[in-house]
Amino acid sequence: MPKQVDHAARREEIAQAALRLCARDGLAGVTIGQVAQEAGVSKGLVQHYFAGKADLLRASAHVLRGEIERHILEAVRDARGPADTLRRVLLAVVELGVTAPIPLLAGHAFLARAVADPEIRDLYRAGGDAVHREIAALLAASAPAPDVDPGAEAHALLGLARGLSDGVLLGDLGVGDAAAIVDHHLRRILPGAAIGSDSPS
Amino acid sequence: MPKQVDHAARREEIAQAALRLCARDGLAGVTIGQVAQEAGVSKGLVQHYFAGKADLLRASAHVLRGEIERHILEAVRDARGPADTLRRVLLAVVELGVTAPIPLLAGHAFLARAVADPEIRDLYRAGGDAVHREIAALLAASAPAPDVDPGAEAHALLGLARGLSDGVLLGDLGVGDAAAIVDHHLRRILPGAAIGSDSPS
DNA sequence: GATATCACGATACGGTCGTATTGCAAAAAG
DNA sequence: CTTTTTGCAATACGACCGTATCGTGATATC
Repeated sequence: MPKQVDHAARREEIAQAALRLCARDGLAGVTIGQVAQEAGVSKGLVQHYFAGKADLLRASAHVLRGEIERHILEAVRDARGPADTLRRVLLAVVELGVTAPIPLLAGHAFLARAVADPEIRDLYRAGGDAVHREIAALLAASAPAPDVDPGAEAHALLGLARGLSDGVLLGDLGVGDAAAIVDHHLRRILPGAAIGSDSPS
Repeated sequence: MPKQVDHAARREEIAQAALRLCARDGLAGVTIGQVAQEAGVSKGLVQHYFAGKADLLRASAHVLRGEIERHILEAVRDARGPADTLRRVLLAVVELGVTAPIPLLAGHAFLARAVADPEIRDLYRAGGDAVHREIAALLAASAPAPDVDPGAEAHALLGLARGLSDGVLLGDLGVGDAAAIVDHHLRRILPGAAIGSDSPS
């Protein structure tokens, strides 16, 4: 057998380039030729690793999902308990607007496709559901106030974080402001937990 | 002078078709030819009313802004007071996911462009700021709880509504669930006001 | 009614799209 | 060293893109 390369790695590399174009020019800018140029490879190579444009976009969507998952997992790596973990997850989502605008924008680009494409839709919903379940579980484990319904509150918190991330992305509000808003809501929901700085002035 | 037509009306008509394509296929699907077909006119006519694709997209963005504004104004037409108005505004944003997915999706499509294009960015931010100021004013006029900062709370409510609208759009949660979440938060912020049904069971 | 002006359609053109096809260098297997 | 399989580049081709240009019919003015 001839020389061997890591197919999966190459595919992900190219898909990352596709996501970068996604973020810059929207889904419109994802072109075989442009992707090849962005990835620094030949147009033919992109063809070699992807059956077609649909395959490329599908793979990019999966890479995107992994990218966001990695980002969140990294944020909660050394959390100090369920309440702190919950806070870090929400802040990680909010801060996507400044620390990882590419996955955030690419996600928005794929959102439009998710309405029509069942596969993208399922992918999108599966990711959202996973975060939702995680938030609900963390919420239930964080000694919430008695009137808090973990499922509904998880939707509220995730919706809040996602909505704020757009504001942060466009500069409508700073990460500090957004973090303060998240912390404020967490303090109300989790009256017993210490949210944010250990010594809230 | 030859026959006269309402230029502004024709432009808006074509721009509406462009927004429809925006929502269906993302910003990628906005093509002079496709827009012409969607609007039921000839390709040359689109050229006649728009200097180019950039002009078309610019006009579409402005039409989109007006569309969302109209949608919200319609929702608050016969509100019964500041608290009810505030609730209707937020629910109108949330319900965009089901009652007006086209403006919502088109808005998402333009979000990516807003990062790079200053004009779209200003348009986007101006609209967001207007809604934010309105929400803050309604909040201040609705006898809020003493610990509520109208500016920050307006960001929170708007972020929450926008985040929930995406969930509603994809079917992650129903409008009823989203409305309940919004109402729940409003009841906490506005302890004295009657939120939602007149007789909360 | 002649005429200038505008709405609108049709066509043309260079460029880029996605995809198919071909050619070649490199390396493991014999 | 030969062979065979794979990685990858290059080119070709039809379709469609955005834009420019020209042609035509209708209408308000003179």
